[in-house]
Amino acid sequence: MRVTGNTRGSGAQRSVSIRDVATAAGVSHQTVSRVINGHPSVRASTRERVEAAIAELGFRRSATAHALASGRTRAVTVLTANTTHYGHAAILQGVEEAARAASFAVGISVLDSDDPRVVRDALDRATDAGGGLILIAYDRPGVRALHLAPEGVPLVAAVETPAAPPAAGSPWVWTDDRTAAREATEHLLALGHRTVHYLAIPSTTDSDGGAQRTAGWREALTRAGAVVPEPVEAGWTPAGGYAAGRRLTEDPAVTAVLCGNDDLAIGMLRALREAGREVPGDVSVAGFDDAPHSAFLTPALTTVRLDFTGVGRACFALLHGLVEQGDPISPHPVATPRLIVRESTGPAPGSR
Amino acid sequence: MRVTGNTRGSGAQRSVSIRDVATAAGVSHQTVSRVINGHPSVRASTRERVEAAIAELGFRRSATAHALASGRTRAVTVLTANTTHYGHAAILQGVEEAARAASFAVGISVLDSDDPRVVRDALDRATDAGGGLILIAYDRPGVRALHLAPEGVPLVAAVETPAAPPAAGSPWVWTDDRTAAREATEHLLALGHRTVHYLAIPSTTDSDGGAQRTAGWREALTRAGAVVPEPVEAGWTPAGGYAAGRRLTEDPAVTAVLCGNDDLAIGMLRALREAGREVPGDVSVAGFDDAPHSAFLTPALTTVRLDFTGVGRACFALLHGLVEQGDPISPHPVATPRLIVRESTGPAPGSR
DNA sequence: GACCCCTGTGTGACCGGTCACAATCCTGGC
DNA sequence: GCCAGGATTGTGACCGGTCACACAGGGGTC
Repeated sequence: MRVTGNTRGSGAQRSVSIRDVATAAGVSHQTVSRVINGHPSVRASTRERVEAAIAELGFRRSATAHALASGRTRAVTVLTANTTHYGHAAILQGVEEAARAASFAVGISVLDSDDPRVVRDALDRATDAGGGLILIAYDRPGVRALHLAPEGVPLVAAVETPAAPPAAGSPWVWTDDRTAAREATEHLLALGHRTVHYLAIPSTTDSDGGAQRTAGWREALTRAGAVVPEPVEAGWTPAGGYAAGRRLTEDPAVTAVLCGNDDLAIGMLRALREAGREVPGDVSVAGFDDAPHSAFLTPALTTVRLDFTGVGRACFALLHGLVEQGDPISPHPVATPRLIVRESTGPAPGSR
Repeated sequence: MRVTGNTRGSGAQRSVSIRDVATAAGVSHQTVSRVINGHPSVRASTRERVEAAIAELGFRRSATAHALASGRTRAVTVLTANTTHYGHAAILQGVEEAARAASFAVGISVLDSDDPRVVRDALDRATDAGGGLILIAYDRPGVRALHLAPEGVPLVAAVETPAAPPAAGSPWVWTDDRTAAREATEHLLALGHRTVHYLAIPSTTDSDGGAQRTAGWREALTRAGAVVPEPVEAGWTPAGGYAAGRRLTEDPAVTAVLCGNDDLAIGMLRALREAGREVPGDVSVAGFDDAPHSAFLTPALTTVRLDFTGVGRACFALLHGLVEQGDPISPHPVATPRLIVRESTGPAPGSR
């Protein structure tokens, strides 16, 4: 790779302040402030003059000064363990979208690990940025951060379905992935599979509940009177799914596998193919997330579509309400997960 | 609930300022400022007293006030068209990593379209945030932003390989994907394919050059004396690759396809399978990016690995140099693209 | 001992906004 | 014709840092 260039010349032109605008318009700086904030009691003629001056001088209100003086920072910081996993990235996208509409800035801070020191550090940095925090707490670093988060900072979290209704005053957003996991499992059961194995993303199980995908899966199995196998923890990545999948493929009794996310499913699919087992002929595989490429895999993946951008938007909306005057925390609609049946699931081997 | 750390139960309202620390330590606010900035001429004993006060009061310097007073904002904003595409997300991850190490905050602003108004708006918002800009200019919105970017704001861009050495003063980072495209094409040619078709990501071709993947591909074909087919523009997504791929599969003469990214390749693979053509038996397919799941597809994808996080880190390093005193812009190493041959490419049908 | 320089420290202005409050203008009611 | 009260507008402090500069001591040098 190569890099070019030297310092971009020029620069440092003093930015125009409201006082510059004020003198240009022949009013006081406070009147300018009123105009840019849309205060009602400014005479129309005055407002116009000020607006003309603003346009002419190319004035832009300094976000920094505004934040310092008002104490309100029109910004949110997203704390996440990863930006490359589809779900996380899509939530981020949703937050950004909503934030943009409200002209909020969005910052991001990644949680490298769940080491308390690292997490605390990220939390501090995010807090320093001012504004509110949006925490993606699907994974261990995120959940750790949820526990370590300082009081007094507005915070909204995207979490796994809580086991119990969360304490009042916990602005959390979640899709009902417990139900979703149950439905996916029921789908497989309905196809005649004796039971469904589960390739799990790392559990965040904790006092909070968590691991609700697992719970939904277990629930479906129990209801149907099926054997509940031990879930296999596989991480987040295709490589993890592959490694864990290889172990599962050794067991000929395995005919249906639910995977904690689509990446895991890709790894699982690969492991099955290498073991010479057909999908869905010998084994059915279902995923979770409906990443954009899942429909185009071979076989196309049966998976649960989750509305990640919706979660992101909801998180922002909640936070906005929290920050922008004590709006009571109102629930925000997030699309219900939906099972998308494609090619990777089919009748159990013996059942047709 | 647990309370961790030494914070005494107090609510986190009024933040402690350097003056609070100053009175607590019996010094002037300026001395506190010196301590937190590591100024050399502070007596050791004084420094200790101040540090003790800082620790006791839990002082944290207000980033906002610091930015306002000093004019330097320890922050960068990444402008990108999308956060969910692997390459973009990975660059973002790289930037964040490097920024964190330098204790810079990172913001993100997405370019919804290449409509000049939208782009200008995003640019303005990013500029308002203070600090420098990192622009991911692989796509049309990004390139548009590159043109519209205001002078006087420190800016670094991740771009496609420029056709000509860029003008001095353009701090750009790129991987040599022209060469990479050439190598991938040569790999296919060496397998006996008469020519290689190209499923292209949207061209940014412009005064700048751009579309260097295309150029590298064309170069290899020309050198080999092969026919140069018309590139097929397919977008960025698997769906786009699939749609464009269907058209390509109609032509029985097509035996090798290079795709502008791995997502496109997934769509292409799907289109081929639906058409009943074997990969790599009938048609070879190569991608670009080496996304984490590409190795686990069926067939595993031959692709070019690009060091996106490296690009992100390099961007930040460059920007940091730009901002932090006119450090001359020093090149920053980014791993050379490397062709990873897997299962999706093989000998041309007739050639064995 | 005068002079100078360097180390350590304090003082007050300033960054570009907002906030609280005072001052002035205008209009209707009596 | 006078006054209350809302509509407009101005004044100066303040947010929490940094900056420029002044000032007190403590060696060295001559």
